[in-house]
Amino acid sequence: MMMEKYRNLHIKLTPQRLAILSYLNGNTSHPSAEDIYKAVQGQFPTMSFATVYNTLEALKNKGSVQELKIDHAKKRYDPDSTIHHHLICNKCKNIIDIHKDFNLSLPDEMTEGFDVLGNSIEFYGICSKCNK
Amino acid sequence: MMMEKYRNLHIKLTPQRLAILSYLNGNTSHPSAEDIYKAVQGQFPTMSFATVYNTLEALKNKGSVQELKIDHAKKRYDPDSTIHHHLICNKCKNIIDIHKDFNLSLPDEMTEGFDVLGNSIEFYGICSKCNK
DNA sequence: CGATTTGACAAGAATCATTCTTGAATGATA
DNA sequence: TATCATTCAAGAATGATTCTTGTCAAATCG
Repeated sequence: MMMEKYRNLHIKLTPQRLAILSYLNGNTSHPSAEDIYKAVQGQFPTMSFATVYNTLEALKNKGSVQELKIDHAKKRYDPDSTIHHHLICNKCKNIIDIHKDFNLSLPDEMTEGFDVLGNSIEFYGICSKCNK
Repeated sequence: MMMEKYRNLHIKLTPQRLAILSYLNGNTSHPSAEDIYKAVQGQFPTMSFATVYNTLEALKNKGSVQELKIDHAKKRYDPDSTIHHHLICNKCKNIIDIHKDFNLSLPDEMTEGFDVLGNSIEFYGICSKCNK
């Protein structure tokens, strides 16, 4: 079931990588490398940070994980490869997904000859927890 | 003329800060701290990086400079405080401004109780130079 | 005027996420 | 089994940013 999906990545599936993949699968928490490292620590106490980064790099290249530039302090990763946007809490940096299609087109005279390939919208606000 | 504008910031205007302000004024190149440092080096060879960062911090607090999260490698700064968006070259990281108003509203059932305050759109593409 | 406080400065050390390097281990192939 | 490529762990290296310290100049106040 899930293995099928993983095999289609055409990367070598080691136990460490499977643990990372399984943590990421369906995960909407937009974890940082550290979050992932901690989550997999239980199963592989000897695993190093390098393995997390290497695996994320491999997944990025396959397009199955996206690197979010939302937080300057640390990179956040998103396993949802469908087109969507994000709503970020200014205080706690919590990120939720916005699955809505906005049809954003740019008039040619604004693009200075760029070949425009896509877009991403960040909504900012304060989440309900921080708003109390 | 310009001094008026600077004085309204209500921060102490030292020669170093004036040099930074004058470099930033009307600048649409979205410079990094290093770019700014290099640009002001000519006038103040003894200036340190800390002064650049301190000044940017002060300007950020006054809302007259925005920190862009577009580039993971280094922060980029934008002195244009009007509402606008960005078009970024995936290859050379060149950033141009998009002054266009998109009316983006989110249905309540998507916001999970967030108080939505604003948004920012990043368009991605390849600039004409990199496309040759 | 002096004295004192405030904030800015330069220099360099400290931090910390990320990347790189190395050598060992593993897996695939034939 | 021999070969070759890939992955792994461990820790060193990197580099942008932040922090610390002592110095200095401008502003305030008696």
